[in-house]
Amino acid sequence: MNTVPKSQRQLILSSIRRSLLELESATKVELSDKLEISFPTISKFLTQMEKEEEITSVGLDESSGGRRAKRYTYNPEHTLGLAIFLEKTETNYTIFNCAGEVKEQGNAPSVLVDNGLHLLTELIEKIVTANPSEIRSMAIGVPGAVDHGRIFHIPGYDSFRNFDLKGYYEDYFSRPVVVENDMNVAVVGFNDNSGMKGDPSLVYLYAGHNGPGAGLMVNGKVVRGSTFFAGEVQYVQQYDEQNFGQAIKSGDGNIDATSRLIALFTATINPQTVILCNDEAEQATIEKIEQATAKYIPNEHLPQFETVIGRKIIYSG
Amino acid sequence: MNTVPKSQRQLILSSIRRSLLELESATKVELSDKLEISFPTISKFLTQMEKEEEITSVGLDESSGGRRAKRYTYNPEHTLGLAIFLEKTETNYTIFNCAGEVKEQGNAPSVLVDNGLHLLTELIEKIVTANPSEIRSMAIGVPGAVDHGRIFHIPGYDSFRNFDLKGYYEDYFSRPVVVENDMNVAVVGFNDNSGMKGDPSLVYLYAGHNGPGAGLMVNGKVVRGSTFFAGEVQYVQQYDEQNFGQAIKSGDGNIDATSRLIALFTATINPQTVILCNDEAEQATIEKIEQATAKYIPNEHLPQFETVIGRKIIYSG
DNA sequence: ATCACTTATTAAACGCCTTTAATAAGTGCA
DNA sequence: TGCACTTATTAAAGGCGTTTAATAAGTGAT
Repeated sequence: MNTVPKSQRQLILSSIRRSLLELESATKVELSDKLEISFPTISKFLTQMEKEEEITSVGLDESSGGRRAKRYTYNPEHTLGLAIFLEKTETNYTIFNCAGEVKEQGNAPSVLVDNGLHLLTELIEKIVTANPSEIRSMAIGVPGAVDHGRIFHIPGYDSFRNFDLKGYYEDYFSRPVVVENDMNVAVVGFNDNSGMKGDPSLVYLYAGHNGPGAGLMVNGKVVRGSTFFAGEVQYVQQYDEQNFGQAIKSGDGNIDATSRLIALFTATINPQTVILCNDEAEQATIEKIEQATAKYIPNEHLPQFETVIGRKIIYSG
Repeated sequence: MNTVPKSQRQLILSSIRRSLLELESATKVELSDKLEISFPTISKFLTQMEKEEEITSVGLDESSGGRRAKRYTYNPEHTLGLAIFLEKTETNYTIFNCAGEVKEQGNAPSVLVDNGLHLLTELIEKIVTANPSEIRSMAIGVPGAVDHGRIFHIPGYDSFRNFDLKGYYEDYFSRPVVVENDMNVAVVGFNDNSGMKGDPSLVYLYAGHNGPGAGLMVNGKVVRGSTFFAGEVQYVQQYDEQNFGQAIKSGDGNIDATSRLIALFTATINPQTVILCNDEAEQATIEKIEQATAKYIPNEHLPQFETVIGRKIIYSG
């Protein structure tokens, strides 16, 4: 429940991968120092990884007085991932490499219909087999509440309710599958993609058809909430008589309401980044929002603003 | 930076301790199953812990068809902890056992003065040596911003600024020391004390002399924020023209303002518990706040309300 | 009471990471 | 070119948790 002492091998492997991506390139000694794993162990793993072309050598370092060290870099094409967003009107998917570059993008009819599971399975199979390189992980964003890969609240789409989509597809496709609320897939994706150091906090704001929503990550972990209600920001009471949901609908209060929301996040979890995801999110609007937020919060604590068009957001296992 | 592969031994030990406290009592097999650690390893550790009187056997289980299993329980007196809150007007301290029972409580003159470090050291030494049982960990709550045990922002008390209090005392007393913002010590303490399962989210609200504050824990981890601004809830804009700080000062809006704040936390991080810490927090007021909150948020998502008088909050390493 | 069966505990063999020692590869200076 | 020195890599020995096998302790039925 608490500590998951999963295979030490996997732990070492994934920490090497992470560091190698973060550092762009590294020598064995650098990795050993950074990860506090002994040199021989790092050496053994890297040798293996090089044999499998997961990493490649990019030559020798300049000598620092002694024998020159070999420098390695991660091969971003080794691990491809697939992200799928199930939406009311259509299904979006993206294939990307672990450096976050989009390799392919497309859409298909919505699978949120009767017998939708079957449709989704067919879609994924088609994508996976059509792709020359191997797709090694997948993330599925659903418009509902998810607990450990089980969809337990998805208003309107009964055929998926209470279904362990993660377990089902991990068996079916034999590779890691993430199933999350669509907002949460988005934050996780942004984070993995951005190569930020440490375990940052970030907020992903989305103004969709069915009301606004937020995806939250705090200290590097997705926040779902005790009743999976986290991120339902429309309920935040912002004015004497209006909550965020009402204010955003009324139209002209848009900028102030959004900036109040960002101020609120700053004064509570103080994230380092806020991602605005909205088709109308042009640079001019963003700047207005930034300025408006500064009215409420001391300047030095304001988050960094990022924007994303649509949902080209990426997940890497 | 990311994964801290700290000594496996410590990891196993602390997970055994946690489980034993959480389960009240357990057999070797139960621990081995729960923690996914092999039976022989659990056995070795428990034998050692029993020899050192950290755990005690409480007899044999009923047979479930074969040989009867020995059942162990944690000895709460084995590990005593000390929590110290540095305040403007005085210094509070509490000694408690790992079951959260307070063993001793007291206060001393404030050490937030010139040469305060020296005073604090003397105070701790006195407490530690005066106590018959060994105090194995300590937590210090300071009214300022703390990063990895280093106090880097503490308005008004220059003698502590930019000082690595944690490092200093860990060297000096040779035992684990936690230094945190006072709010954060409070949440961590509440959590460790409450024996909650999993990694919960909780919010600790405190209405102190120098304005309101909140301590946040999300997914079991303290939230400090990217600029250590997390929990500065007075900046939340709650009404057309007032933020929380102003509303709470104006007096009569107290209940509505507090309930709006709790609603806001529910609609963002959705914590399972909100702890109200306020001398005036009587049962009647709490109930009014609960009712007021329900106006803003669907009932089933409301957090559990807890109250604490003063700051009798506990930390256990 | 003995036997078949279940379950707890202990003992031995193995695997894997670490620590320590040894070797190889460079550099700079006489 | 050869020697002293630095640094990278490889090899050997040790520690520790796991897996597997063996043993001990109970239970219920014949």
